[in-house]
Amino acid sequence: MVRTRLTAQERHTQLVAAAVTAFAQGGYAGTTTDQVARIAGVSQPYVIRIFGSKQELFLATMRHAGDRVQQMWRTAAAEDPSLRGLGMAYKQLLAERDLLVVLLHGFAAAADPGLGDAVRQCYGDLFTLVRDLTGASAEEARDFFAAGMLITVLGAMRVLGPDAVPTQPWMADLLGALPYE
Amino acid sequence: MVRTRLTAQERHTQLVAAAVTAFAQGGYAGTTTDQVARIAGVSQPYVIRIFGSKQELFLATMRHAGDRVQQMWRTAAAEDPSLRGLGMAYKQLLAERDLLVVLLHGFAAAADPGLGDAVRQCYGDLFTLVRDLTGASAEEARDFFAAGMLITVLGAMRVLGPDAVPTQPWMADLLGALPYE
DNA sequence: CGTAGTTGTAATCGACTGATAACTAACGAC
DNA sequence: GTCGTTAGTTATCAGTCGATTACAACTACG
Repeated sequence: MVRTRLTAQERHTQLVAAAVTAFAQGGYAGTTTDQVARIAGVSQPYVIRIFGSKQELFLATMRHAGDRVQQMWRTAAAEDPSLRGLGMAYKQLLAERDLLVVLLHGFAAAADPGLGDAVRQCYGDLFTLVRDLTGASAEEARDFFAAGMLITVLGAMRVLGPDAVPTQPWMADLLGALPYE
Repeated sequence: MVRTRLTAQERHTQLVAAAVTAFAQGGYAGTTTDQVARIAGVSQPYVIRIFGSKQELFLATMRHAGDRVQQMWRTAAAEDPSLRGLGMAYKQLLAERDLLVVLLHGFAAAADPGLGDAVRQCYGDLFTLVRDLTGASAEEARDFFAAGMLITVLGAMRVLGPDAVPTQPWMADLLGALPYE
């Protein structure tokens, strides 16, 4: 048996990574804890024991995605603290599209009372960070987040990012006009 | 018994309306056909018999939401065929927030093979319509849809629209800067 | 060694869910 | 009125899912 045991900490990290993949595909309600467990190669009850509940697993997954975006923006701002710099960084995140799609699923699931507050908090943190890093006005930040939401939704629709669906006529117009090139 | 029977056509329409409410809250996977049935005041098996499957019910619901947005835009364009006119019409749709949230849930669920094509089709139809109605350039249309996605996501997060959550510090900045006032 | 703590699994449960089938009741044409 | 058609229900099922429990295996340490 080459397989060695991991510490709970390592397993936690690995499970969150697996959850990003799983939740990006099916959303909160449409993903089972067993799917996450299979991706990580552990049993389903163990996932529950580490996170306590499916909801906590999802929250941890969303927090991780938000943290990754924050980290990306901080790094980008160190070189180019403009909205354009952060925008290019966000488009690079399409390479890890699942992260963005998990965030979108979280936003869409904000009606769930157990998730709403955490979701709004996550979004607020991102908004505040962008303004802090760039000093952008409210209007500039609004346009920045609008473009970000468009990119995110197009990613979720499999129109942008890895394994994008074959281009349809209207898409070419929209994609050719995307900002932050 | 005051209750009279409806034609299948009338019931279909009524069920789609109920489904908009239900799916807006829980999304595709997170909503049961029984919840839809209860809102409409019929039995769950009858919902299945009318639509054939839960997936068909959701598709009909998304098509209805898309049609409603199209109708709103056509009406607005008759008076003011500019992006500003359509944008104000879209913000008015926040009064029927569930419609927009259902669309967002559809976009997020595009990874489902049974939904993806329909979702992209719906989005493409909206994009094409806006360009046809307004004659906007690809860049203008891109900004328009970006703003629309922001409004939709904020609506789903219960930050905009009816029964919006109490304002938090960052929100005021973002909401005060929304376009199409 | 042995034993205590930690990692991990198998078994299982109760609740839920979409769908099917069989049945009932209202409506309309003749 | 009676009879075919359509609207709608009750009963039920087979599968799924999150969670609990009890147990097993590995590891560190004295």
